[in-house]
Amino acid sequence: MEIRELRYFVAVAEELHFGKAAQRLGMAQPPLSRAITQLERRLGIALLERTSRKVTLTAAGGVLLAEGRAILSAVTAAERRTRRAATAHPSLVLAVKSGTAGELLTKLLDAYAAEPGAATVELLLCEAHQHQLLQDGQADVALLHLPFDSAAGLDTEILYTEGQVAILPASHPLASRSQIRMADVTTLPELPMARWPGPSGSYPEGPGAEVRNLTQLFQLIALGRTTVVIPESASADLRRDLAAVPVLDAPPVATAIAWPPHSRLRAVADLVRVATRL
Amino acid sequence: MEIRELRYFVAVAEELHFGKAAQRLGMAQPPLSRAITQLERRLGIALLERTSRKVTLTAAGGVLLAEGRAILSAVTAAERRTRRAATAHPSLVLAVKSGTAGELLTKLLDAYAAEPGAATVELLLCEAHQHQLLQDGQADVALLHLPFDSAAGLDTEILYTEGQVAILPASHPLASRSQIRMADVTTLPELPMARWPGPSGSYPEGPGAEVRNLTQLFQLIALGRTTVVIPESASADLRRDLAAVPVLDAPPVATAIAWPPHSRLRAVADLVRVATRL
DNA sequence: GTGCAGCGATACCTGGTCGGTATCGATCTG
DNA sequence: CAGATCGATACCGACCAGGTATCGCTGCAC
Repeated sequence: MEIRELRYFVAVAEELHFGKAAQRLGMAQPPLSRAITQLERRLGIALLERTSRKVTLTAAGGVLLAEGRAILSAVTAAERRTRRAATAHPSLVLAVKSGTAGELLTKLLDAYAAEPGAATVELLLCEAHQHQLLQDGQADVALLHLPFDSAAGLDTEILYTEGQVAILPASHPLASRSQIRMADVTTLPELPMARWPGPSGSYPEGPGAEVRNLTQLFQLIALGRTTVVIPESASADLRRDLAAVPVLDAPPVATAIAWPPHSRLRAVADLVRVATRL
Repeated sequence: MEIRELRYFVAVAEELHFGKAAQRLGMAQPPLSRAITQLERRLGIALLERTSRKVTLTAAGGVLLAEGRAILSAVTAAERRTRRAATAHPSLVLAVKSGTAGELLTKLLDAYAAEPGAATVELLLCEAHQHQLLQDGQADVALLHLPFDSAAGLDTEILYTEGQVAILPASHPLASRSQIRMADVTTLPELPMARWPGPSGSYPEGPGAEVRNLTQLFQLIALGRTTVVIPESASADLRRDLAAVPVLDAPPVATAIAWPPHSRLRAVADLVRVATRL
């Protein structure tokens, strides 16, 4: 099985249409058809059921689609990392959600910079899905929030855990309470919970506002359009017109440092060691 | 970058000798040289330093070697899993170290078999390194012992934790103690700690005996040649001529269920759910 | 039911590339 | 300095990837 064949198969499996897949791949349809047929023949397995009107995945095809996606991103990751390792002074790319872990991040960067032989750390600020950045090699290490961010296939080390707070307009009746419960906020019909985009970039269904980052979120909360339950530390330096109320029964959130499992970079190992000692 | 090129590069990087690598790949040396050169040209990066007497890896080459190995095993895993998914009644392959988790395993298998729509579970008994079996697709799920077994790049769920015991000849002075410390056993000059093979199959340096499984190990302990500290549960049904003494300060061992992160198999999800409920 | 449009498969051609053999050039050994 | 070792280069034949033209099947419109 070759990368080329995998790329072709993934395209067809995602489009479920040979013509569109060929267009996406920048090639003509006939060689694509042939390549897929040949892949199936070599594996001795049907990956797609095709009529002249519809293409569907077989069970085996579904498995190969999942595995193939992982392999393709691993390949682009390998290229990126190899290329980066070839530069004179390879830097370390740390992915963090903007607005996250303010104090921890400062301490971590300071402590690591003091290490002998420390690499320069580039910060890759993102809205979410650091997971993908690690998988396809755009980042070397990431700070993420468990269990919200997926850590599938990553090595992690938990740095600390904290409770969660609800963010409400300062004028809201619940804002003056010293603590509340999940049920108190999730059942407010006038304040539906905000929705965040999934890994594909699309939003789940629901009544709440669609947001991408804390600034958007806080603005919408101030306008009385939505509310949210987030880790305590993300509510530091809150706007005057917002209030943070501890939510007793919200699941605790762990901030973890994560890296791809076969990373051999000395800088990653150093940074993780420093982080766990903080 | 194609799989073929990666396979070639990994072979050369491991052998550090074009001729031997070509032999291992079953091809002549010149096309191999050319393929590597071309890979380097396309990446725009030197992966190997070569004189006519010696081949060494560059930093970038080292990175690509690590990434490439992971990719190659992911590809063979993808083929195996796809092929397995194509069979009429795909079974679930569970990898366990022989002699491990006796009672837990029985309960797990029974509980899972009672699930509606349960797949048949094939047991893959191995000496160690279930990690590799999951990575290259020979197994779908595994039971492993943290922190001994590597769980890098796997999703895990901890089932339970337990203390460790030292296994000693029944006649040994320490055998009658109700508890001991690590220092007591690691410093016995006449009983050096047994050595287990690493992932490559080779043994670390040391004075202790080389063992592959519990049967071998227990025999050597009974003969007064070695000793070992292992999880409590592995000492159930111990031979008469051996004694198990709790080691107070040995790190606790967790038995976990592990699976590859992008596994979409329903059977894996079911088995994990059942396992965590035990 | 007939004609048409959409879609995947097939037939056939061309150029690139993969792998093989022969050989060169450099370097270490004795 | 002769010989051995090892990677690179030159050259050749076979194969295969990709392109165009076209076929055959299947819904659908009227």
